[in-house]
Amino acid sequence: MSVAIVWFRRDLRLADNPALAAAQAAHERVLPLYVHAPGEEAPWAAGGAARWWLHHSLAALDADLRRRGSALHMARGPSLRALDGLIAQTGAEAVYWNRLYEPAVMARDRAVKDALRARGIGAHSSNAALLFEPWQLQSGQGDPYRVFTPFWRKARTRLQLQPPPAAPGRIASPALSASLPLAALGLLPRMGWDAGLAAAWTPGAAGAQDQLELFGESALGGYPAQRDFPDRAGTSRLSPHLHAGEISPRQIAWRLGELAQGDCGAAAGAATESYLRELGWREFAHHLLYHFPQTPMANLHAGFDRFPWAADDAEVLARWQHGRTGIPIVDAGMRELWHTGWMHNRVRMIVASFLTKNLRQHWRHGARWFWDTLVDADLANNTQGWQWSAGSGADAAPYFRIFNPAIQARRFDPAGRYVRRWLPELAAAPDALLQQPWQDPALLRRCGYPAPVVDLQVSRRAALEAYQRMRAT
DNA sequence: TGAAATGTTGGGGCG
DNA sequence: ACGCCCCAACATTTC
Repeated sequence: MSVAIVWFRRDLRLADNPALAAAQAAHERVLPLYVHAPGEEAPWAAGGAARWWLHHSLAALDADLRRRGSALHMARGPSLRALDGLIAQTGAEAVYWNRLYEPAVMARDRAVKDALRARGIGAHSSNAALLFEPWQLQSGQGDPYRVFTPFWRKARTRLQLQPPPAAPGRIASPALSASLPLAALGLLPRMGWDAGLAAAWTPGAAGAQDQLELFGESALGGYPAQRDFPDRAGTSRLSPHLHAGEISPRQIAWRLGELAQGDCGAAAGAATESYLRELGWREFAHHLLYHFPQTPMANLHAGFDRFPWAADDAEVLARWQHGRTGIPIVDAGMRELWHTGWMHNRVRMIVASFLTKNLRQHWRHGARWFWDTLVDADLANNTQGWQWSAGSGADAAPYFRIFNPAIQARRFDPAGRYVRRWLPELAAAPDALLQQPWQDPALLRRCGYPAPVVDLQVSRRAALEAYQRMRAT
């Protein structure tokens, strides 16, 4: 009986899983395996919120496998040692996995592939995570793209969707000694700070499909108009499911295409196109991380190496992290992040602009905090998002585009519902003062809400001066 | 996927 | 009736 190992990593689904399908096509039995090896991803091992997600996603995958007569075998790293041990136990002839694109993980995978092949074991990797491989699209000159619009134009013309394969009905697996229990991986927080996460999310492939259907039915049509308003259910909220690979971009794009076709209206097509474009940003982020692997730590634009950041200020950073800056829309976003492991994208841009421009703290501090607190923390997306906001990245917002949080809040949270939801101490503040409560010091005292950590006008001017200094040197 | 400063226009009040 | 001023509304430029 020919056996193969399917090495699950961040492709925690059974449908549209090319590694699983290839293994099943070529072997009679497959062993689904997860290896916990955070050290191999250093310095970007999953943060606390993402580990919580991973725990529940692994549990869901295990349950899905058990319904099909199999189970997820869990082991501790190093990955190669775990694979070797199971190859010895099962007589597996090959290992199948789906590719990842973080620099440390790619290096690890290359080493594993070389070592397996040197031992005569098959090693096969597939693309499950992206519409296009990061090396597949290049400019006319053969360079990687640095600007989103031409990248997406090329991608869009090449995009051909086919119905994604369903999950296999039954999975035959070899008998094995007992797996490490999931709890032994130590992914759950010791202190119970995860109640808010559990209330907000259902990790796992089934939860991902439910979320996709909910989005397609209730929000997709209004997506272009509603997606910027953080108090509304106007976005897909699929990002953590995508990061864990519980759903693929191909599955999403195909399903939304079906829904748009069923609707037949031009508006439905435009809404789908608008959402596809956001998937395009995800593709672009992976393209950039692949071609510029140093960007999680270093500016993509070397000119920004001379940018005069303010001195690291632990107290100011802590106030930003914990939603005590005195700027309501910023604090609301940071508290949404802390409680739910997620923040609306419009608000991510606002808090990132505030940290990197008004507070002039290095974007790496923001990226690291997001890394630890986001359930969707993804090295490609997080890196490109922060560099875009800071102005140091590819196709970035010009540095002088400094958000005024009060204006952004009035525009995108006009009724104040988002701010009142996350800042209960300001719930009773009148509409006229809610987004700039510092205009009434008595109100601040009454609500126990802090005065702004920095003056918006003064800090804006200081940021522009710092930018001028960078350009002059 | 900005905001602020500056420029332009046109209606209305007024002498 | 006319010119002048004010200023809101909108457009353009600048950072």
